[in-house]
Amino acid sequence: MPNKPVSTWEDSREEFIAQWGALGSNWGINRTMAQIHALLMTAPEPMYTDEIMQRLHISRGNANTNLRELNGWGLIRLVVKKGERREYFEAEKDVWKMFIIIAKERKRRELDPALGVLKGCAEQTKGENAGPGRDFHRQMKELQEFVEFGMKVSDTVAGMKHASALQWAIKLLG
Amino acid sequence: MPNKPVSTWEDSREEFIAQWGALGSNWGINRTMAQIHALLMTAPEPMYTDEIMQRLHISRGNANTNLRELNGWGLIRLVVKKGERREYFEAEKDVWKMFIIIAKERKRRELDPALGVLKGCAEQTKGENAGPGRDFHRQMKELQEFVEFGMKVSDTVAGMKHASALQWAIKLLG
DNA sequence: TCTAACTTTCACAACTATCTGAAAGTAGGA
DNA sequence: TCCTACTTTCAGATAGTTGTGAAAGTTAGA
Repeated sequence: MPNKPVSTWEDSREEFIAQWGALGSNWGINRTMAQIHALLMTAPEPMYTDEIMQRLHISRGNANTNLRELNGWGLIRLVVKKGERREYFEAEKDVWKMFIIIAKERKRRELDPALGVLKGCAEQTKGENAGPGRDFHRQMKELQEFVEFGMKVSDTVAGMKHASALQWAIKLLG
Repeated sequence: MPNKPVSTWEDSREEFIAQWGALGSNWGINRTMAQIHALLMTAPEPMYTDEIMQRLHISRGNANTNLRELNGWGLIRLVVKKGERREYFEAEKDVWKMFIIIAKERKRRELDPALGVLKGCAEQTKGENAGPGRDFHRQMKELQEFVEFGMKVSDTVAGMKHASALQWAIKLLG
């Protein structure tokens, strides 16, 4: 009788972790952070630092930094097991919640500062009423309004429960 | 009589270019590319390579590379003036069109490859029907479906004219 | 209080991305 | 054809990011 292959899903998981790490880079997220996230997202149980270090072949400092960073994003959380000193980590696994966390964070990092710049530029040139100065002012205004608008949409969607978002989207797509 | 200040809008523009460049980095776009884009977006007339080099204090190679890259994105286009050899560049200024271009490109770069990975992992583990293997498979499936769904929404929105997108959004927000 | 199990920090090393500038390539027109 | 005005390429330099590992810091409980 041939041997049963040893857990195909573990191989697939390995693949997932590696690829997700690589994707992270195209994406503005550092490789280790993406890998840790992938690892925890697919972990049946919470894991602690040394397990993660071994599994991903990374140093303690690196593991620690990226775990804190992921925790800052809200994508993983600290778990304490009673009677144990060490900290375990587990990832948020609900896809919709993950999406909302990421959307909020990206908004904060990408949109908020951009809006500041645009507002400033629009404000400074609001007196321009002819020629290229006026055109510049208009463009800043348009960009500002567009960004504000995008932020509103993002807030609205992020405030939705998964079910109502789905319903809304079905209407849009249908 | 005090001197009239020399074009406040030019100062504001300078600021915009500098800040936009800095923002680009938080954003996964390289600084020079973002600066060139900001420069052209606010240029009353098309510009040519040497002007851009001087204005941003960058080398010829750098200017050339990033201009081609922006052209590849479709965010700027080449303009030839009759009777002139050299190439001029001008940016797309319509905010909605810019948004659509960027959304499409990000989808292609960020979502398409991720989808590939997820599909692969889901496929490989579709036989798992118990324990952590099944959970893994489920998670890959969920992620896959979510990404596919996101892509559909993105396509739908990108196919809209500005006016209908606005109308749709007003309904969403109202 | 002391120890041991753990977490955090940080100077430096390794790696990656970006930029430069000079040389090579290209094409319009004399 | 050759010159000239331009564009493209690319090897090496620079700058920026991420990772390492050992030392310092923290805290629970003996």
